[in-house]
Amino acid sequence: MVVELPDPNLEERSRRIVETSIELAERGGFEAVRLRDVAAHAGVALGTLYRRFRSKEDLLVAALELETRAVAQRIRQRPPKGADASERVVGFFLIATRGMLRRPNLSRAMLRATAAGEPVLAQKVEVFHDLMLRMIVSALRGESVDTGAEEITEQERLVGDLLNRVWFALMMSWAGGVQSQGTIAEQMRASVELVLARSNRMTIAELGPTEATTLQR
Amino acid sequence: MVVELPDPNLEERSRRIVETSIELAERGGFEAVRLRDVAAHAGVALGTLYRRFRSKEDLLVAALELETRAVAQRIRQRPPKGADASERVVGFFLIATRGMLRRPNLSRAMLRATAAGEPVLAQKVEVFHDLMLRMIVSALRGESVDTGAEEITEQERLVGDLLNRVWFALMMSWAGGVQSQGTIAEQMRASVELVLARSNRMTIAELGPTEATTLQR
DNA sequence: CCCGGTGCTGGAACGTGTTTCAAAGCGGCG
DNA sequence: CGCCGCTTTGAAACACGTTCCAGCACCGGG
Repeated sequence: MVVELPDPNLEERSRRIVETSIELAERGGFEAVRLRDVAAHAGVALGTLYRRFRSKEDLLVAALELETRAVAQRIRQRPPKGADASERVVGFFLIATRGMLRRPNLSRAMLRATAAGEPVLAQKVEVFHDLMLRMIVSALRGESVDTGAEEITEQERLVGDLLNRVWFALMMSWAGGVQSQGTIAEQMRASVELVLARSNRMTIAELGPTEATTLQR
Repeated sequence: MVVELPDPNLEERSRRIVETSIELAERGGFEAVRLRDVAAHAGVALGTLYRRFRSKEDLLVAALELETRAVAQRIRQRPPKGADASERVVGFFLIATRGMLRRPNLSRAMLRATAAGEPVLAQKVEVFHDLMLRMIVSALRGESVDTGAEEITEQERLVGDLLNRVWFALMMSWAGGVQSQGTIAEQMRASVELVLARSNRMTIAELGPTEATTLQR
């Protein structure tokens, strides 16, 4: 056994465990992520794996977060182009969808993991949704992703959240083989245009940063 | 009609199995549905259970369909009231949400089962989504539920599907403890108003039964 | 240099979903 | 009645997620 540092080692191990899971999931989906195998391939004992991750689902949600951060990174460097918000948001979802469909087994496994329903896990899933929301909002604005997390308008949150949820549910359907890439793109485009046609008329221009109480009452 | 049973016990047994699962899930959630227990309580052997249901998830999706049909029945008898489409649809989602939250353990278990990602199962999940869509559309129209399944407009399908997905994703978040009944209601109302404010202006009046190609390009 | 604490290891053990199978019912048909 | 094809049964076996534990390695502090 190589002797290493306690703290860097910690992160290093966790990362290796998650990456191993990703590889296995990529190859054979949810069932192929056998925790004994993950531990073996990552070079740790089963107990160590369980010290860092509460369950198989926890592990795969961690993978989801990792992958999503990677996507965010790419988006930051090359944001979706488009003349108006609608085009940019549609563009973003196209990228996100392609990203998922590129490794279907992995994506299916991660999606499935989000449904475990355990509170601690759900919070981590929420991190993923937050990341998505932030990317959607910046596509809406046409800005880069980094800018202010808390400055999101009520309107932006409403529209972004809605689209985020629609997309997520579409992915869930896709995971079962119901939706194809084509129908996903179609439905996202229709949804975006439906939702933005309305808010375009009032966001920023009419409502601006004021509360969108009209829509909330 | 003459009672020509393809197998009298067949239906009877399946029903009893599903109902047992519902009881167990209601009491203790997904994990509490131990298939040996289900079989025992339903008075059948494990093998029989597996002859009818491919997996635990299959069983719970069957429960979901059963419960949804029950809701549809109640909705049919007492449809959500409201002056305009928006009010009625919001009313419908309130009912649906209350129905889920009334038995949280069961609902969580059924939701989790929908995420298994196996194609055969996903098809059955789609039946649930269809039922929901049909109820949403009839709330939109202000009609009773039964009327024509295939006569759904492109516009209706778009809006109904979108809201259906939003609600489903909200339920998924709720299952993890993230959303409360209050925030769910709030978000559904906001979503409905956002989406209907637009389509109100063009549905039926402008677009009618013609294809909504404008939104599909 | 030794000590106590902390995390890791290897491996066993447990519970439950799923599969498998021989033996036993059961309904119809010659 | 007796055979046939069907399902059901009971029970065992298997796989894998999860838990547990005893021994070990390494750390920093006396």
